[in-house]
Amino acid sequence: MSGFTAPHCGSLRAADVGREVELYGWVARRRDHGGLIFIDLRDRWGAVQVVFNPAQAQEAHATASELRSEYVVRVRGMIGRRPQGSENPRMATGEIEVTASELEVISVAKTPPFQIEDEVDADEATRLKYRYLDLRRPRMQRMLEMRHRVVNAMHRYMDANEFVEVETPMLLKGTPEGSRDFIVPSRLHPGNFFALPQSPQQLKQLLMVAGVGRYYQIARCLRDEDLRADRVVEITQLDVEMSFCTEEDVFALIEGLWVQVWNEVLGTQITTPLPRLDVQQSLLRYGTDKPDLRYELDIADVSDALRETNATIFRAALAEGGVVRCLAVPGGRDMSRRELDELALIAKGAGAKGLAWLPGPLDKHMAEGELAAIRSAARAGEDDLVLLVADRRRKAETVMGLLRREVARRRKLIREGEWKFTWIYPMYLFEEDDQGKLTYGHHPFTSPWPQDMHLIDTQPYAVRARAYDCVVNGLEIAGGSIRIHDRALQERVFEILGMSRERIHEQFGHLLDAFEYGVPPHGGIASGIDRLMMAMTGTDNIRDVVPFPKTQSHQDLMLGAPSPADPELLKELHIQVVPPDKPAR
RNA sequence: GGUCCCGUGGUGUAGCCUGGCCAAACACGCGGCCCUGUCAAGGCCGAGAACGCCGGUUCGAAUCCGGUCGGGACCGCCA
Repeated sequence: MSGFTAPHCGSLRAADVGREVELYGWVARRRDHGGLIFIDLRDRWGAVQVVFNPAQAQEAHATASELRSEYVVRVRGMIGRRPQGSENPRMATGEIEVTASELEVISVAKTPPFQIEDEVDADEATRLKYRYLDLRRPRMQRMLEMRHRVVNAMHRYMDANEFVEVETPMLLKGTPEGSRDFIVPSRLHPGNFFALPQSPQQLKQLLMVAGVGRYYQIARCLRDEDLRADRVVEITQLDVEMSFCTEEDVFALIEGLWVQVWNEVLGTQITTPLPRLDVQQSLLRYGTDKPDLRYELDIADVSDALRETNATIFRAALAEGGVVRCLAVPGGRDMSRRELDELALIAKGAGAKGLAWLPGPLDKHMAEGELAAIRSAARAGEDDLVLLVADRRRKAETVMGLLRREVARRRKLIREGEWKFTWIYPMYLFEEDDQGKLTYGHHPFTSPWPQDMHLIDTQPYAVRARAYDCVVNGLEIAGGSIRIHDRALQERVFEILGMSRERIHEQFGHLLDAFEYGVPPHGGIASGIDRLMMAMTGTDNIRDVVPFPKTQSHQDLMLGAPSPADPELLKELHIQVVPPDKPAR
């Protein structure tokens, strides 16, 4: 057996006619004519038709009649041009076929739980349980290869720009900041735990102090948070940090990376520099900080026009400090009550109290001037319907963002095939959490804009951050910042965030200490490769681009993880399990 | 922590709203037989689900109600 040197089933072409070959692969399909038997033999490179002719190879033909789907076989045969008129233009190998002289069944196969074809879409739980079969589908094979090509292009691009890949530890110190840590018990230090990395953030900053200058890593990061369609527990990111740089350097570097990756992997030219969008503008106009700009729908604020309105729901929301936002649905006057109710359900599902529309039941409570002002702000034409939401600003933005996306889908406004990149920049240093407490917008190491420093105590929310996200087609594919490199400023930011001296010292003492030994100004970015792959393959399900994904409830259906630990092991680790009151999910 | 959707043979769906005609239909797949140029091969025949699980309502439940388990979408959360 020498499958390594054997040609690939899917790579054979007309130029190979006349070659005697030995092929290895899976039986994708068998067509038994009683006399002639055809099989499509599949490997990662594609499939080729093999013909068994009883007149030419009786034994092979007899064996071929026993073949079933997904059997693994070795075939020896002669590559020939297909007879006139029997070429298959839909197959890359369709001009040729292999006339078998020898057939060996290497491995038989049970009937798989779903067909190994791109078109057959089994239930996702079944696909995940039999992921090794799911991955056998041509589309998934292409995904794996594309993922490889993306990462490979990244390595070459970063190397060409003199970045050094440095590995950072998996067993780190936990922090209460950011997302929930996955923790690992220390056997030698009972009661103490390592944390798995949420990102190598502090280590890459320390590498800058170490003088590495330009660092990158294809890093695995783990965050124990609830999942979404674009979120998994374990992500892979291109992690980058460089010294003596500004935002412009990071933008130029990453734009160059996109140019190379899109060109190499998709054959698409990207025009740079990429546009930039202030995060507040994005939240106002698109209701999200990761807008999909492949369609034009713009949200507008009509709070001021409605302060005196008789429509109670608007006046009440405004009186409580909320806002009223609106969105024109092109040609939306033809929407049925049922369709509007569905939109209202989406709004309510996101926490809105309700959804109003115009023309609609609220018209009679509003003045002519108010109606005109709304239509004008929404830039609504004759046939357009206007959706209105009144709520706290953050909630209204979220709800309008969801509605904007839903309207675009329903009205088919999304221009598929376009790549709408944008930088979200600038952002703001601090945000208000739901308790009204001040918290960081990006992370606590992000540098404020120097010219906004005078506001840091009096109007902290107005201080811009040297932070940026890169968004394409509604997916955040990278995010980073220029960091604080001054110990005093870093301590001050920690204090503004409400951290005690003791806690600062305990959590971040090593970083602050490092800043006393000569620290270069530095900044960086991280790009989530899973989301990048989503964008490039056009899927809205991140599990489609992850080889072995977990479910929304963090389970690996194939491995059956997580599972109870061996009691002996737990004892060694000094861990006692307290069963939950309710059975665990 | 919360809201919503889904769960019917191996797979995908129909039926469920308006309980009985449903021990359940269709397609693919699967098994057998026939067939020497097909490629979603074709023809004929056949097997296969008491409708996730538990409980309730009812003379009667796949269909209604409650709970539970599993999958998914979303809000919160995700520095």
